[in-house]
Amino acid sequence: MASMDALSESAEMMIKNINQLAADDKRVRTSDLAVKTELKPATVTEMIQRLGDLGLVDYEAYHGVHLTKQGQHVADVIEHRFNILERFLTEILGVEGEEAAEVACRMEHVLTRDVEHKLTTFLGVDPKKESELFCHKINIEDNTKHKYLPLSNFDEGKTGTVKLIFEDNELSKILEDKGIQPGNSLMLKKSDGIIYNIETDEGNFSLDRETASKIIVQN
Amino acid sequence: MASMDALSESAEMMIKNINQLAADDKRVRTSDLAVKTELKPATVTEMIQRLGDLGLVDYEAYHGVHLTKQGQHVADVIEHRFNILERFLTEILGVEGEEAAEVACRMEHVLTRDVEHKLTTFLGVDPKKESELFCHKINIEDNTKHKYLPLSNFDEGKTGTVKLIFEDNELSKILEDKGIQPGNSLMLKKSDGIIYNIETDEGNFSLDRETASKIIVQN
DNA sequence: ACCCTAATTTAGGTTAGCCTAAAAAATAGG
DNA sequence: CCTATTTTTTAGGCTAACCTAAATTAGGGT
Repeated sequence: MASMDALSESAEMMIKNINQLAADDKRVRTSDLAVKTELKPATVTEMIQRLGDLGLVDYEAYHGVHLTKQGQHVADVIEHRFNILERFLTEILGVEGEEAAEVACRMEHVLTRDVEHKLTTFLGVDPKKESELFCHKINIEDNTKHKYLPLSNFDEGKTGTVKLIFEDNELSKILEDKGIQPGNSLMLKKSDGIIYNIETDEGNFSLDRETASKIIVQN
Repeated sequence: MASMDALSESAEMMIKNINQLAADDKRVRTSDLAVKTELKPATVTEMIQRLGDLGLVDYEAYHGVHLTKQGQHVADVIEHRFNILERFLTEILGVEGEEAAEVACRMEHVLTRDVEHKLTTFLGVDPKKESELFCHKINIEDNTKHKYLPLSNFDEGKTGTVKLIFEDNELSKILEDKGIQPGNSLMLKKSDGIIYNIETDEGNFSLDRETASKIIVQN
C-alpha cells in the first residue's frame, strides 16, 4: 500500500541502495545496507520496516529485504534519473566526476517525470532505447566526452553539430527554414562575444549573444 | 554564528520568502510569512527563532524579522539558483512555466556553487552582468513571449531588436554601417511590402524586401 | 487610559529520521 | 548440539519540522 505522496529522499536512497546490493534475487542484509548508506544498523532496520509497510520491500526480520515489484520500479526510476542527471552534469556542464555524482544524487529526488523525459530527450537518447535503459542497469560506458555547448561559448573556427535550439517556436522555425536545425553542422567563423558569425550549408549569418546562447552545439 | 553545514530546505525557503516579502527594509510580519509559506504562524515563529540563533535574521519577538547581511547573502544565492534553473528548464528543456517553477524551487537547494556557475555560463549570461544579477533582485519580468520575425513581416510603427542577419560579409557590413546588427534596436517606420523604411541609431534608411527578409527582429 | 481584537508566541503533541545501548536471534566452530 | 560470536532488532532518546490550543502582547478606538 504505497501512499500517493512522494517518498522521502531517505526512503528513495534506501531503495536505491537495496537495488544496488541485490545480487541475483538474494535478500540484502541489514549490515550491508548500513555500510552502504552510512547509517547505523538500527536505523536501517527501522527504515526497511517502514518501506515494508509501504509495500516497497519484502522484509522478514533477521532475514534481510528484497524489493517488491513496486519497489523495483521506484529503484529503476531513481537510477535512470541519476544517470541522466550525471550525464547532463558531466557531458553538458563539464562538472567533475565526483561532484557530478553527488549533485545528481541529490537532484534525482526532485525531478518530475516530465522533466526527466525532457532531459532524456535533450541528451539525445534514442526514445526506442529509452525503455531498455529505463528497465535495467544502465551502464554509462560511453564516456567519450562529447562536448555540448551553447554556441555563445563555442570556439572560433570550430565546426559542430547543432543538437538543439532552445524551445522557442518563432526562432526555431526561422532557423529551420535556413537549414539550421538539430543534426546539421555549422561553423563559428568569428565572434567577439557580442556578434557571432556563422557559416552553414545554407550560407552565412550573424546573430547576437542571447540567440547564440540558445543554440546548443556538439563539437 | 551560522554553522558550517548546509541549511535545510525549509530554512532556505523561509529566508527566500522573507526576502521576497521585504519591502524597503521593513520588518516582515509572521502572519505574512505564514500565508506565503503555507505554514501555521506558530511554525513560522519557531523557524525564524532558529534562523535568529544562526544569525541569519534579526528577530525581535512580536516585531517581525529582517535578514542580516548573512541572511541576505543566502537569499541572493537561492534566488539566483532559482532563476538559472527556471531558465534552463523552460528555455532549454521546454518545461512549462508552472512545473518549471516548482522543480526549480526544489532543485535550488541542492546545487553546489560550481554547478551553479557552470549552469550560468551554459545559459550564456554575460559574466560581467552576472555579478549584478547575482547581487540583487533579478526581475524575470520579460515573459512577454518574444516574437521573432523577419523584418519583412514586422508591423509598421513597431520597434524591435535585431537578433540575427542571414548572409554574412557583404550584407552584414553594409547593414552594420547603418546601425543594423544583432543586439541593436530598430523601428520599422513604414512599409508597402516592397520598400521598408526604418529608423536606427544611425539614422533613417530604406531596404528592399529581400534584404528585410534576412533580418530577424524580436519585438 | 483602557479595553478589545488581532497578531504572536508559548506549550505541548506528532512523525521521520537519526542515534546508543541492551536484548534477542542466527550462525559458526568445536 | 551447545556455546561464543556476530548480526539484527528492540527500547529509549534526540532534533527539526510540522501541528493545535492556550496564553500573551500590541495597537486601535472611545
